[in-house]
Amino acid sequence: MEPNFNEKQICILQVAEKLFAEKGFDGTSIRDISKAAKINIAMVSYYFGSKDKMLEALVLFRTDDLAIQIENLLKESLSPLEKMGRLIDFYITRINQNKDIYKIMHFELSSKKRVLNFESFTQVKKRNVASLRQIITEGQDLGIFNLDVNIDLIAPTILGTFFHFQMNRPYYENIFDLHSDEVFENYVKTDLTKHIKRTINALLLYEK
Amino acid sequence: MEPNFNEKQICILQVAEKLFAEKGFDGTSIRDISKAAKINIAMVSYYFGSKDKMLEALVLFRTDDLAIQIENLLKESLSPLEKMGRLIDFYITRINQNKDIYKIMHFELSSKKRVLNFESFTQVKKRNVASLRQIITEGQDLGIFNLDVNIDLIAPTILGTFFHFQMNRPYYENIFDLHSDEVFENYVKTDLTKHIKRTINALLLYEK
DNA sequence: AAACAAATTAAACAAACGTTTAACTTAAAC
DNA sequence: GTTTAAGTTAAACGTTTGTTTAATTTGTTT
Repeated sequence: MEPNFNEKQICILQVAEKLFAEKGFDGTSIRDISKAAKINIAMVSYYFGSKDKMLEALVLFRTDDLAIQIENLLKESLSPLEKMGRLIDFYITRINQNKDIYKIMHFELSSKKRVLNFESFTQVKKRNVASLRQIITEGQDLGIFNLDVNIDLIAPTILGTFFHFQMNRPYYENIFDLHSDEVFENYVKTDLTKHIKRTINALLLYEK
Repeated sequence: MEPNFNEKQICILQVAEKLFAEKGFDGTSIRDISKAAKINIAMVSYYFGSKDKMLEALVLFRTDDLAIQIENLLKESLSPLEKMGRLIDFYITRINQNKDIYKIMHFELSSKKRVLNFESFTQVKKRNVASLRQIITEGQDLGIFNLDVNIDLIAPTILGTFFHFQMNRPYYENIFDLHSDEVFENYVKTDLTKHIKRTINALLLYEK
């Protein structure tokens, strides 16, 4: 199951990824993709077998470099609080770079249309939660972090806040006056990231 | 712009809503809908004009009762903290009941495929944020709540956490052993709601 | 009972869909 | 230079798509 794609295949996958994220898998035709990628319609079937298999190839292709190496964070000599801050930065940066495939996979995950194999994606998530758990229990053992925390629900809060912001982009563009890609991106990197960090910090540090 | 649908139209919209949420708008054909609703394929065009216009009708139909009357909450003689708890309960209950249309609208909002009019939806959100702001500033004036809070980003945290959990249902079913609709629903109402409340409370109360 | 509009139907429509074919071009191997 | 395989193409394939048609049924009004 080692994805070994050539340049042309990768080019097609990148074009498809962009279109799937913009218009959805069912909203994007092979003709749309071949037009955008400047290839013949037959090339998709030639390289991937079918449109469905191309989606599988795309998921496989992206999941491979989605594995966040937050294991390295654990080894560094930082306080648990500092580690959490770095982890959130890392999470947001990584997901911000890969938001197209995340959007596609979120749709497919909750869709009853196709059955995709998300086993490797699940494994990545479990590994990340394990690292997160290690950081938090470390902080709890030191008496710094609150004991009354549902660790498995912290990732949904971080990622959920981020994605909800992205999905409602037109609304937030409006109320925050973020009328260009650059300004919007900048708001995510500064204010939104700050809000998420503040939220997670408060959750871990606040004693009722 | 008053949506005045008869019983048959409402029945069709409800069936369409379920299918759109399950398989997406483009992944659902008029024949799928007419089969599930036990009507003739021509009835969709007859009642709504087209498939696209049916989606518009659905959005209009649902947005109308999406307006959360949290204004009433403001009047009650509760502490700001109690109001926030009630507001989160209210939010989650309401969105849990309407998660199908929310899922559809979230997809359409971030989709470049169709241009839908979300003006009334935007207005509802703005009204809700205004009420939220009133509660929080009340708490801030009383010296209870933290001043360093981005109020516009609180809703994304509440809703984002909820939706991320719903979108990744297969994953959380797995790690929390929620292998039935009832058990899953129950986890949302208890543990997930508790986590969200705890998070928002900490954010509002924690002083660094 | 006749007349009328509204509701419902099966059938047909053109357009778009994913996929396959068979011919052609390119590039490497011998 | 011939052979062979891989890459690329335009055209056609059979389905499925959203929509329209024209005929029929239903229910209400006169």
